Amino acid sequence: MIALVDCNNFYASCETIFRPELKEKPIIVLSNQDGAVISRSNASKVLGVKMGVPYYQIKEICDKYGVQIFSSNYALYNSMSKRVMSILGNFAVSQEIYSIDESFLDLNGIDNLTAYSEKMRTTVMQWTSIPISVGLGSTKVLAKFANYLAKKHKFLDNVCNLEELGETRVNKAMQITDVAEVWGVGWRVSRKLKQMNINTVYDLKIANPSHIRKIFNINMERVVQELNGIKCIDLEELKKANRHIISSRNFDHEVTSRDDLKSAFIYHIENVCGKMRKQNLFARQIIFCARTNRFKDNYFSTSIEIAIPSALDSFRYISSYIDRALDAIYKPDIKYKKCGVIVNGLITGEYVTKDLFDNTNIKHDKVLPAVEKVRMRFGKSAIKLASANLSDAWKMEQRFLSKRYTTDLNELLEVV
DNA sequence: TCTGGGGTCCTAGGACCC
DNA sequence: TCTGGGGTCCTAGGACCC
Repeated sequence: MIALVDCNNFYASCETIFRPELKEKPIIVLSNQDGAVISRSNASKVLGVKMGVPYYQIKEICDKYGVQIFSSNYALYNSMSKRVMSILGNFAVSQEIYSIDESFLDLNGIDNLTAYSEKMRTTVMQWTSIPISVGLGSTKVLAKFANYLAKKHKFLDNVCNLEELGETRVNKAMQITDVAEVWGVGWRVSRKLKQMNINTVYDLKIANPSHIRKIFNINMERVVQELNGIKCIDLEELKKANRHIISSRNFDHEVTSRDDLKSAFIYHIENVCGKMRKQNLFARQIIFCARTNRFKDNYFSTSIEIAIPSALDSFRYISSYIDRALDAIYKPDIKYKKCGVIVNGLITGEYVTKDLFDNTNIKHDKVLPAVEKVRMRFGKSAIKLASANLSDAWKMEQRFLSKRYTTDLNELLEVV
C-alpha cells in the first residue's frame, strides 16, 4: 500500500505553532510581495477567502473579521517541513518527499494501516504541532484520491484507507467526485474530458486507456491505469538532480531604469549560483528574462539565452554576461514588472570540462568558499558584489513577516 | 495602486544525417 | 520534373504540480 501524507493548510499551520493563540482563528499567508493568498486556515476558508486571490480584493473582509495576515516565511516552512518529513520517514519502508508539505510512503508489509496512520497523525502532531491527512491506496493516484476524501469528509477524520472502504463505496465516491480532482488532471484537460462526457473520477476510471493516450498523452493513460489499481508511477525515493534552476520575482512597482534591472539580475544570479553550489551543479546555459505586468494591455515579455563555453558556477563570472543580456533585452520605454534568471544544461562537478586558456578560476576557487563562509556567519547580505548595490528598487515587500523561530538564534521565541 | 515562485514532463515539428 | 525510409537531436509550447 502507498500512503500520501499531506500537511493541512501547511503554511498557515506553521504560523500558528509559535502563536498558539491563533489556533482556530482565521489566518492567511500571502505570496511574495504580499500579493496573493497562498495558504488559509480553516476559519479563513469558512469566511470565503479563496486560494490565489489578490490580497487587495479581500482586504475588506480581512479587516472586518480580524483575519491575521502573514507574509510567506520560507525559512520557517522549510525547517518545519524537514521535521515532519523525517518523522514520516521513520514510519515507512521507503519515502518520496514530493513537495514541501507532501510525502508518499511505501507501507508494504505493515498491518492494520488505518490504526498505523492514526499513530502517524498523533506523533506528528505531538512532535511538531502540524496536522496531517493520510490517504491510503494501492497506487499513487489512488493514494492521492484517498487523501482528497480524507480531508473532504469529516467523518473520516483525516485518514482514508480505500482498501478498508471497499470497492463499492470507493466507486460510489468516485461517481460523485469531479474528474478535475484527479491528480494530473488540470482545468484544460478536465474541460476537454467533459466535452467527451467524462465528468467524474469514475468515468475516467472506466475510460479506454489507449483511447485516452491517443487524445492526450502517455501520462493520462497512466492516470487511468492507476485509477484501476495498476501501478505505473513509481515511488521515487532518491531526489533527482534539478534539470534547471530558476530565480525570478516581481518588482513591487514598475521598473524602467537599466540599473534597477541590472541589480535585480545580479540578485537572481547570486540566488541561482548559491543553489547550484549546494548541489555541486554547473550550468552550460543561462537565460535572462523580463516582462511587463501581465494583467495590463500591451503585455510584453522578452528573454535571451546565452551559452556558457565552459560550464561554470561562479556568480562573478556569470555576472559578466549581464551587460550583454541587458544590451539585448533592455528598452528604456518598457515598464518592467518581473524579471528572472534560469540556468540550464546542469551537470555535476566531475563532468565539467575546464577551458584550457581560462585561468580566472584559479584565484576564484578560493574566493567563493570564503564568501560563503562570511555569509554563513554574518548573513546573506553581509558581502556582495559592488555592482549589486546599484539599486534596491526591486526589494521585496513583506509587511507581515513572522520570526524565523527555528533557524535564527536572534529570533527565538521569548517566554516572559 | 495592489494579481507568487519554482519545478516536471510530453509532443510536434524542424534540422540534420545516411 | 519526379523525390524513400529510417533515424537522432533540439526547441518551443503546452500541460501539469505544489
